[in-house]
Amino acid sequence: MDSADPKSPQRRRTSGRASVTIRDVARHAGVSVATVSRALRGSDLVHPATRERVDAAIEELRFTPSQLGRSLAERRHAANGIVFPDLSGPYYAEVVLGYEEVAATLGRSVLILSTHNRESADEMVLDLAGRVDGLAVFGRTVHDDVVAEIVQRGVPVVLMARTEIEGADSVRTENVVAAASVVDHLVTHGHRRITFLGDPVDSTDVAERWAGFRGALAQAGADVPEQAIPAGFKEDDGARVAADLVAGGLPDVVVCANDELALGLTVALAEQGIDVPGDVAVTGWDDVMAARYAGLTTVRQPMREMGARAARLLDARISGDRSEPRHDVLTTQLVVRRSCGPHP
Amino acid sequence: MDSADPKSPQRRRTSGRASVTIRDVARHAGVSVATVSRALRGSDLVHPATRERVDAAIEELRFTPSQLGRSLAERRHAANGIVFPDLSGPYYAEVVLGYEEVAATLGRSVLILSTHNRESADEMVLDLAGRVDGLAVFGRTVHDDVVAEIVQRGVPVVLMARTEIEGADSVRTENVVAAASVVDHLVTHGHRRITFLGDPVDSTDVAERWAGFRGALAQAGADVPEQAIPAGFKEDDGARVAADLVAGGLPDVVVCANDELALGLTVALAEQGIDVPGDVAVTGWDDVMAARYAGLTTVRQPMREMGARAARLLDARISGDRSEPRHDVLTTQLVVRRSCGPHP
DNA sequence: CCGGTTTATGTAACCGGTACCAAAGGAGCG
DNA sequence: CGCTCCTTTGGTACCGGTTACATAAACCGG
Repeated sequence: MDSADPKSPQRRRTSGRASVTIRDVARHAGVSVATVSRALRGSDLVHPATRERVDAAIEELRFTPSQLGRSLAERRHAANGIVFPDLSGPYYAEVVLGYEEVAATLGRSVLILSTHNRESADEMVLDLAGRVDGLAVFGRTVHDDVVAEIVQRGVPVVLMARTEIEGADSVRTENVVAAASVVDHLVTHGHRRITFLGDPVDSTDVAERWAGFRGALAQAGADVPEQAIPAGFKEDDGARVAADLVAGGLPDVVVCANDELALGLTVALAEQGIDVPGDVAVTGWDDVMAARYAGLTTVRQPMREMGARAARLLDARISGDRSEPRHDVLTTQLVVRRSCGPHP
Repeated sequence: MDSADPKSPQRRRTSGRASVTIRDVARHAGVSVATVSRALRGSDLVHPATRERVDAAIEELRFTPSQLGRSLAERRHAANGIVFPDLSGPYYAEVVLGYEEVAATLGRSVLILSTHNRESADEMVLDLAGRVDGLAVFGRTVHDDVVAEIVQRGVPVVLMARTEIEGADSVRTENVVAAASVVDHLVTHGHRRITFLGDPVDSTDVAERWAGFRGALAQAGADVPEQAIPAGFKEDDGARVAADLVAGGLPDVVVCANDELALGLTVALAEQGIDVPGDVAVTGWDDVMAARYAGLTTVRQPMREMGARAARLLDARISGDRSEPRHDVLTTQLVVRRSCGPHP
């Protein structure tokens, strides 16, 4: 009778993987798909005896509900995205860690995207935005209009270490005050000629640090340099400027936009016979692990907390608990080590 | 006439986000959904003029195809997963980086999961497996039977730094030869009493390093310790054993299972007035960034390459280019710095 | 024993795409 | 001019779940 029934669906045999569906389970347990679905979701509208039969069928057929089908029906992805310029370096891993941990606790998967410097970055981010319920974007990885586009699509966005954008949340760290505390510390210890290494155009963070740096120098009555020494974010970038720095006459201190720059610079200086902090002091920013071992004076940032905060901000927006954008600022902390010279 | 039609779908107004669908576009362009779909996918079966109308409609309605609908229909996620015990530490970030980079190039998103030590880890991994086309699992994050279950479901799996499992690919680094080269170097420089810090039970990598370590010592005719000094993978774990080590009489060298252990130990020893390498030599494993600045002798592992390799192995399995499991072993390299003592 | 609830289950219409198959229209050819 | 053949297009049945609504069964007090 089964094979005679013309309505019997001609079991399209998908080559390879069998994939058992909720309908298979329903048939096997002698109930309807609705009941199976209810049993799956733990609804209390299912008779215990029925539930048992369903569970047995699920077990027997080794059924696993398709996340895709579920997401489509529920109209939610149960996933968040996070976008970075580049995952390398000790900095970002911590942020991702904090983000992932919170997101996982909230029952959301995490999709990660590193844009490197691909020109297709915008496209990739837009694609990612279509796969998630919310998106965290770090720094200047994507153009403002792309972010705006995503926001307009209705996907909650939180920006990390980046200037605010209409409609998006943001989390960043305190930079101006931190820069001032670095400068104050240096000035107090008698340093006067202080330069800044890093490109303010590259990132909001660096721009703020540079601004804070200048402000504090002015306040302290020290020389305020006209401009920063432009550089990227890697050890190589720091190493590259060492020669110029020596040639141009060493300042008392080089305040670097991040630890990797500072570390790369220090090593390159050492290779030229310049001692840190003997001949020139150096400070960094971030307090990555290597900074501890290199004895680098730096500014500690709560990177993990930044990721965690971003995840929580997103969650609130996604679940509709909040509709007004929020902008959080995390405090930072000066960590003094030997690279800025001996304490009088 | 439109409102009179009883079949007119009562435009279920989903509260909030509007979400325009392919049917809206079709109606707006005066074509069928099939045509829109074809236009979207760049099929050459669409008349240029028609395509133009469709494109205009897409533009006007700001339509973005739903990844969910698409994935469901295509029966693929266009996403890969990667599972870690813990993302912290400088080690994993590099692996993820390599993995993400390749996956992105292959047009797949990356879902990341850190199990920490949650008891729900197995469940979380199984859930993740349902959201991806392939899964990379690092170390002993999940039980063997969970991995087997995922493999059996038909999801390609590649294991990183972990013993092989039936049906899954694997990538790992050379440990035995590397351990031998560490030992040889130490013995050549006159060290005899060499101990091993790290718990072989914790990870396949450590087990192999410990085995290679013992084998090489035996080969060299040096003392072969009965057992390793158990420890985790963090700086704290290294620091914790410092006191015992001093109390028990210092060996010539402590070979550590990873850099963080070695670095933590070194600092803790210094606090007790013990100099490295003056009083005791120390070596690590991984060659993380901090190791360079701390002058730690260690074994460099191609972590980024491991991630990249894993992504490529998965891709081959997913796209059906290969059905037989493959097991790759990456070579490592001894990096000698000052922590293992002066070179005669 | 009966009408009114309450509980348990089934039916079918979604979610938003893809792709198979049929059909319409036009071109080329005998 | 009629008849293939090819190019475009439309209709619709999927993919695998969820859930509103209808219905049937069980329960309950009067």
